[in-house]
Amino acid sequence: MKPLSHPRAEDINIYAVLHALAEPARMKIVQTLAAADGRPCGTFGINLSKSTLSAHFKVLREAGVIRQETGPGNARLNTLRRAELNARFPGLLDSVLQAVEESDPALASG
Amino acid sequence: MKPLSHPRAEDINIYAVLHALAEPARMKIVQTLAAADGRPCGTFGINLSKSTLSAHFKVLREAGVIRQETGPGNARLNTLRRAELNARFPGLLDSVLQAVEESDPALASG
DNA sequence: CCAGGTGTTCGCCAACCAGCGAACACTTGC
DNA sequence: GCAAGTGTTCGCTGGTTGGCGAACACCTGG
Repeated sequence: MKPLSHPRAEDINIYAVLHALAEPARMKIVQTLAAADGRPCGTFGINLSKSTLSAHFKVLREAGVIRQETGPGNARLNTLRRAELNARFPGLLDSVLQAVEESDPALASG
Repeated sequence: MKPLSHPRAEDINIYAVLHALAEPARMKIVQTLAAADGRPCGTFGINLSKSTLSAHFKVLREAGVIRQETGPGNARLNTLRRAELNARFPGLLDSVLQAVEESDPALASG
């Protein structure tokens, strides 16, 4: 499987990141990764079609929020670009993740 | 002038806030208010039509990011809902504002 | 009362976005 | 080689968004 392209850490744009996070499905992806990195795309328990899911992963990847590497078999290994995000936007990811649990507990528990 | 309605602090939604902030003109408004509260809408140095500006203020207001009160004369006094945002989403606003200066310095200096 | 200044609202338009299914690509395993 | 499994891409659709100008509402000052 072709490796996908990712923005460099220093090219990560705040508007792209905020836009990527301003959507419940994508937020759930991020939140799930924050709890357990390295999952393939299909393991997020989101009730959307494959194509829609793939599009959401693409938005997150192109915003620089997640990294998608070719994993074993045909899976994509998704990881949060935690350190890079923290270096560029200190505290942002953590405060957003904390905010989600405050504002959208259903998502947090589901 | 009619007073405008604002969401209660506890009803502020993280997705609405992130969406509101994921736009350079609106971000500039927030950033300007962070530096100096209480300005009328026309004093933000944004090169957009009045109607577009008004729409952006509406998005920010309905998201709970800013408060718009009827000021002296016909002006709206815009203020950041800093304390309320901080209470609900601790650290979020500050990290976003800091992130903007990192990611969009042109906006910061303009 | 009328003019000037500030914002809001209303159409309108082009662009974007989230959703889907179908088809394709790629790897593993039989 | 072929089926199964996982993601991606493409085309399409409906809804939302951001932009504008024009018209209106409202207050202040002549």
